[in-house]
Amino acid sequence: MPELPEVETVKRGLERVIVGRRIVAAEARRPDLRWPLPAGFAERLTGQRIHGIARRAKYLLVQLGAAEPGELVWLIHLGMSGRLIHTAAGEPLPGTVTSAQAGSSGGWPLHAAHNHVEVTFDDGSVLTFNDARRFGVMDLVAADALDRHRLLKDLGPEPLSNAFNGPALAARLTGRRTSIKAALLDQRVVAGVGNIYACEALFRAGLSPRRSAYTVQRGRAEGLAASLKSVLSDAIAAGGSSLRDYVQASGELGYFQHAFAVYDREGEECPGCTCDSVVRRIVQQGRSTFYCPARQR
DNA sequence: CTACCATCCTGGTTGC
DNA sequence: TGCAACCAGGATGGTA
Repeated sequence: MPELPEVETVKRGLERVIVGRRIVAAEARRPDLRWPLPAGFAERLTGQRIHGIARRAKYLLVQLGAAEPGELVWLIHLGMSGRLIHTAAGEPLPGTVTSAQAGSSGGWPLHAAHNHVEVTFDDGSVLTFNDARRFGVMDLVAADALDRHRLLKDLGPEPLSNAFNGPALAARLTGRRTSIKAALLDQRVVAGVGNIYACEALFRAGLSPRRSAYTVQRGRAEGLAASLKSVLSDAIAAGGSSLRDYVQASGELGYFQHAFAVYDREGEECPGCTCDSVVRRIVQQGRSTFYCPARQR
């Protein structure tokens, strides 16, 4: 589910409440996520202090240290349906099927059966990882080996960094015969972009998702890089997009979904444009693509 | 290299 | 109403 803006929102929410805290207990109820949790996962987390949280692409990097800061990194990917929910000491998990109807905390209800990892801090607060589809990933990595981690080593540039610009994007699209939409979903081209924001950025850039990637050069690449930055920044400012089951760590909903120009708007009028066209849905690489065939060329 | 496909899961929604 | 098919925000790994 979550793309870069949602992960960034979760990161910012968690930062406020768990940095500085020490883990006093950890439990892995279901160790078989996308890959098995590392050996001794819960035991290794216990006693660690949270020194900070970083984000790389769609990965959360929780910086741990039992004594010295920055020894160990708790790597987390939310997959499609993963949620991290922080609750204060003694507070029940919001929106569980037993406690409330869906909607009070937003999105789908949380089924307690999908609470796979639970971490308790020294202030009594609890961080729960709930993931119905179990596409999520967790690992523990030595900090000095992070860059070499198999899930991180091939990632492209962060789209919001200064290193990412028109020429950098153009260079990574050179010679690629695939569609520009598929290229944007390739995490080696640019890190953290998923289906929603690929569609939205292409709309802002006025580029057809069906265009061959290698034709996006110079001015077009400049425009697309700028569009990616703007749509991701706008989404972060809105707290991300809540479709079915994404909520912030605090339980609040993001609201960028209301600002979608094309995503999930098949048949609707192309927004803010005089092209008199309607949003179309096509399938590329088995994923839905939404775009305006008149405005996007 | 590049591109396509299947795959890991569960659950909500749609359509017959 | 019941039930099956379809669809979903991701990313790897195998194959051609």
